[in-house]
Amino acid sequence: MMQNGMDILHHQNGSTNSVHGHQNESKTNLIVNYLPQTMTQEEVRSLFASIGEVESCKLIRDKVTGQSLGYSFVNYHRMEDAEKAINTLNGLRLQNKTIKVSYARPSSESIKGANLYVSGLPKNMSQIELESLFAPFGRIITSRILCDSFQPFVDPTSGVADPSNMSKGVGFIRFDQRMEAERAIQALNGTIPKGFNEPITVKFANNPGNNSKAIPTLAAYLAPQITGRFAGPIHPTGRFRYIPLSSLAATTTAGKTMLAINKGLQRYSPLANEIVQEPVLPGNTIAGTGWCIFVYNLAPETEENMLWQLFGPFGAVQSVKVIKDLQTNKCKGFGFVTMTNYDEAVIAIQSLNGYTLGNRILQVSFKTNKNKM
DNA sequence: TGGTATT
Repeated sequence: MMQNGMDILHHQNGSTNSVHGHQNESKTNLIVNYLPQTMTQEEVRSLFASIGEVESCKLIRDKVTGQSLGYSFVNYHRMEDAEKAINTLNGLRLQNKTIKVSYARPSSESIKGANLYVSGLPKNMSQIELESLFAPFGRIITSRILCDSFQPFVDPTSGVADPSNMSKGVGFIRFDQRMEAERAIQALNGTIPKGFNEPITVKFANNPGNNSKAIPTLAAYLAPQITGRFAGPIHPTGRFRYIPLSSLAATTTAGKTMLAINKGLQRYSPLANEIVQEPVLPGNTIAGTGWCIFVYNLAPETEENMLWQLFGPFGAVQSVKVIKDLQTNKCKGFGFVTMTNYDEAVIAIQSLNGYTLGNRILQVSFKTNKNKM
């Protein structure tokens, strides 16, 4: 593929710059952002190979779970292919995403940790206005305003937000350099920008993949809640921000709120206006003792120590079992935990059902007896 | 406090 004349370089002073080296990687190396979660490295490579010969392709994955982080590097042999890839593939819609293709910045420590979390923004603030506020402090790589809306799109050129977009008053700004981000924090955190009514908070964003939802956090948070009764809504103490209240699986039926933890174990009592316990035969137990809990949506690499860690804080755990494929020795996506005490099992189910582990939302319930239900 | 912008 050396037939277009571009490969014959003329050096003015007889220097020996290699045509084959990596000295111009900044013009051949691309970063591809907003890839669909399910897209594999080979699929990315195939897509970009349609433009020209790819020297390397690396999809970035979570170190622990192996899940795609949604971005990739693609290095071409030739600068013109990289440029063509930007021109033809940037903005391409794949599944539910619009990919972004741009030159990768040379890697360095100074560009890491440059993402800021901003809260207290006026609800009508556009993305353009947000960038204007931060632009004095450096080169903005990306910005985002979080919305409640189902339709997250805000035209980035006009800055016009769809009226159906309900800003949460929270945004992110990624600078090119960490120092720029630090300057913005110094200048803006706690201040009331011109035209604002409230002070804004500016701080470094949580960096992704750092296990901010780690198990010890969950355990430390929930252990004091084990009281033998329904725990009810659990309020953050400030140090821990994350608890899946959705795990309570509240549903509204005919105007009445029910906790759908396990049909047959509780029913709604109109008189007491609360969930009442009903005695249940231990048909979901192993060997007639303890309460068997079904845990679904576990990652393939899940080991049994994970289940011990997850359920241990809630009380006495008799046994755990991760169901594995015999061929691959990988978890088939579910497992079982047997707990001694009913009340502790209920709270474990309440607390862990809906809990996000890695990128997966766990489904936790009492094991059902398929013969009966 | 998103969905994942530095291998």
